[in-house]
Amino acid sequence: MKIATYNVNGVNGRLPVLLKWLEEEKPDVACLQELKAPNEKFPLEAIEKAGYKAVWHGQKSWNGVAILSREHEIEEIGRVLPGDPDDVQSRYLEAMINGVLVVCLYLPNGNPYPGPKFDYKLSWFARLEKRAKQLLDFKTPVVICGDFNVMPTEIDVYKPERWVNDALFRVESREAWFNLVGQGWTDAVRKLYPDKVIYTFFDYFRNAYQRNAGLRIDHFLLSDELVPKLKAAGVDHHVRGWEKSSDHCPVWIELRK
DNA sequence: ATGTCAAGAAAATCTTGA
Repeated sequence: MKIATYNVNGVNGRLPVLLKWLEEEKPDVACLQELKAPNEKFPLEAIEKAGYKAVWHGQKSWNGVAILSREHEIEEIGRVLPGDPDDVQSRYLEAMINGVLVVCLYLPNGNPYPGPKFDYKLSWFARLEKRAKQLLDFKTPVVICGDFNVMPTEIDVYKPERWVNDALFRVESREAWFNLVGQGWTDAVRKLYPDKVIYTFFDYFRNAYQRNAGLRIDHFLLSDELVPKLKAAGVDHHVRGWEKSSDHCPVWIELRK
């Protein structure tokens, strides 16, 4: 089973790019972030025509997440990250697909640091830790993937010294990441490529893609049941070079049956 | 501080978030 995550940066504005990528790579499951569209403007018809079933949780202008499945049925498990009834941002979706609990998330960016947005990021991370612990206790195969808006280590940043006070690389954000992973999760891409420079995001500014000035912020976390099944992982780097592309690349893993 | 995008409000540019 091939599972992908892709921050599409506007599901309608960049729909041709999404459809071209789905047609080319045909992932079994695709987790999308930053739909930037309310529920009623989700392009279901085009996605069904591309061969996918979908569950989604949209929001006007910002955020929004979706999970697509080609072959298997999708059973939605939840669309809210527990822990804050006042949080109305659409950033979290859980679905059961082919016996795997798939979590699609769009973690808050958190800039500027310091400030209320950074505080929101950390509190969101704390809520995620709680939910992730529950998921581990289910003893079922779980994949948590999406745009975590965190570069875990220096190898994940083209110029680490420039990013020390950015919310994506602040020590608090990285600590939160490692606390989460420390529960017993495996960073799938790093498991297969411990030392390789791998980027999943390139800013629109200053020709970041052409200069390979990237970040690794889109991740897959696997529960123990799935680690022995991890067959391959990669980044569809070339998609970032397409016209009207998102600033993120699709990232994927392949699991043995 | 800068740079590039898209969506939304509003009425052709400006604001916002990333």
